[in-house]
Amino acid sequence: MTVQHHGRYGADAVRPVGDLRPCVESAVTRAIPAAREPVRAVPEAAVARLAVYLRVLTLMIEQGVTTISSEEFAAAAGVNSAKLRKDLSYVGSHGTRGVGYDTARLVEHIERLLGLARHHSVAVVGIGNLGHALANYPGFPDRGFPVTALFDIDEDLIGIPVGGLPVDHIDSMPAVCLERGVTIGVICTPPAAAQPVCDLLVTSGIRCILNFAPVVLQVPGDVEVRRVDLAVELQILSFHESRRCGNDEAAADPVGGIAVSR
Amino acid sequence: MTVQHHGRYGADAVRPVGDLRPCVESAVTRAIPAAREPVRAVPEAAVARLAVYLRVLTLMIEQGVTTISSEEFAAAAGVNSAKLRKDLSYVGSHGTRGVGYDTARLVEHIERLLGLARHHSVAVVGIGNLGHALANYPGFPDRGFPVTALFDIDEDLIGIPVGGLPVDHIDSMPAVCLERGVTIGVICTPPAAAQPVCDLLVTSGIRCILNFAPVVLQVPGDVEVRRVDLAVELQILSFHESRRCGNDEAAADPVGGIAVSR
DNA sequence: GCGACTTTGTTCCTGCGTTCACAAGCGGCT
DNA sequence: AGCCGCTTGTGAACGCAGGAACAAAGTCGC
Repeated sequence: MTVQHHGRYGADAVRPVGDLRPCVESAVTRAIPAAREPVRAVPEAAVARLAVYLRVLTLMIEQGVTTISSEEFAAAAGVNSAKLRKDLSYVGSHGTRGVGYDTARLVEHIERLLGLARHHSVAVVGIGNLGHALANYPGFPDRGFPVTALFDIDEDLIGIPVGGLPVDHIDSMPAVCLERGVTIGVICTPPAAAQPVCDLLVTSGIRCILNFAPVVLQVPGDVEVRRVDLAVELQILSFHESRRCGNDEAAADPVGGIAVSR
Repeated sequence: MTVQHHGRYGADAVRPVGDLRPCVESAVTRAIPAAREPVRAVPEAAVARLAVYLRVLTLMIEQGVTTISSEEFAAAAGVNSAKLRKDLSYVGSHGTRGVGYDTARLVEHIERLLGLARHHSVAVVGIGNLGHALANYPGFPDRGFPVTALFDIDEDLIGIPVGGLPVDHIDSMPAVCLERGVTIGVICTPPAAAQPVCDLLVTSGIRCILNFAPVVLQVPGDVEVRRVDLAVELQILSFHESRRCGNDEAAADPVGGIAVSR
């Protein structure tokens, strides 16, 4: 993976995300006080998968599926069925034994867990090729993330509408973000500009950042950064490819001199 | 995280034993010829980080840094120094005690491990907004991944040059991929087209796929798929945001249907 | 040349995440 | 109504990855 999660870099970045105690609550005490769900600590990895499940579910609903078993669901999502059930248990037990899960209800609960009840406005910074594409990306608004601000430093771009939205100068970022209630910033600038832009986003009050620049950003502890490095993705594929077809690194070794006949 | 890796999800694996004896295989290193160097099992997570280290290293070299300690390096890469050293040990022990690592040599060895000695040609399928951006993305060729083929199904696009490369019709994919030695396919199509396109890539002999469509692809076991779902990234950020402030999925009572406080 | 300091490489340990397997629960069938 | 089979939910075991600490090793100063 590579979309690397390191909000607070270093240290325990992978700690379970939940805030409440790791509680093993006895099944008996669960008289279902509906107001207070027993929110267990949700592992980071599970959160990522839940988002995927959500996507798969909406596709299924479109196809008219109203109920699905964990086995089928797992196959569609490409995971183990036990893992899927455990992941779903983090959002609460909403399946029906002997039957499966109600797709519509499940969507509802996952969305709630992920905090999607509230729509998050997105600002895209750096309107180059990639920024352009993201500004027009239908998957963002379709899934509850309307793009409401575009920023660039290039004077020639200011005011030009991209995807129906005019580009603003980055100097106006604090004001514009506040005004439009932006909560997520997306960085699509060249590498050198990424850190300054990041700082600017932070001072604008943004605490969630999606970074496409191949740079490790330094941010305060309360800011969450996710990095998507496209070239890194390819490099990981490259690793597997070379592993698969025996193209081993030792054979190509000019230094170590152990030329291995493979 | 979301770039989901699931070519073969790790089966039974043996603990990476000490050092020198070969044939300790884990899910990652299996399927390699024997008779080799002490290539230890490299965890998937470590591969991803190594790619990041590579990027950080090249930046440092540009700045004239020739030697670096694990401590500084770790800070720049945003990881724990012990973890970094362990990761680097997977590529072999090339540091100098009391001094640190030689940046140039390190780059060389990491590139070898990742199989970057050989350049991988990339084909982009689906020349919409995102496909356009990726075809022009400088980070691909800069890091050893030249884009050598573009495909779309839209007749109006065929022949049009994008980033200096004319678009081909997907029907010609097998021939073109073979001719140009394409090893990696990138899917930027709408969701509905992703699976058919994926099948086409596989029959064209491509075994490494980077998928930007929000769909879980079904592929044969020997094909490696990595998924980058942009909306999922935002959803994960959304989760953390809602956790941080007002974590109110409990307040938004599922049953009672109490209005969510916005 | 020798000692001391610095930094690596590794080993051990702890903890999370995944998987297995089974009991509990629900619907359908007779 | 009661039984049977199916599916969920979870307790427990296992394997893997991360973190701390230490020993080997090499360099710099004297």
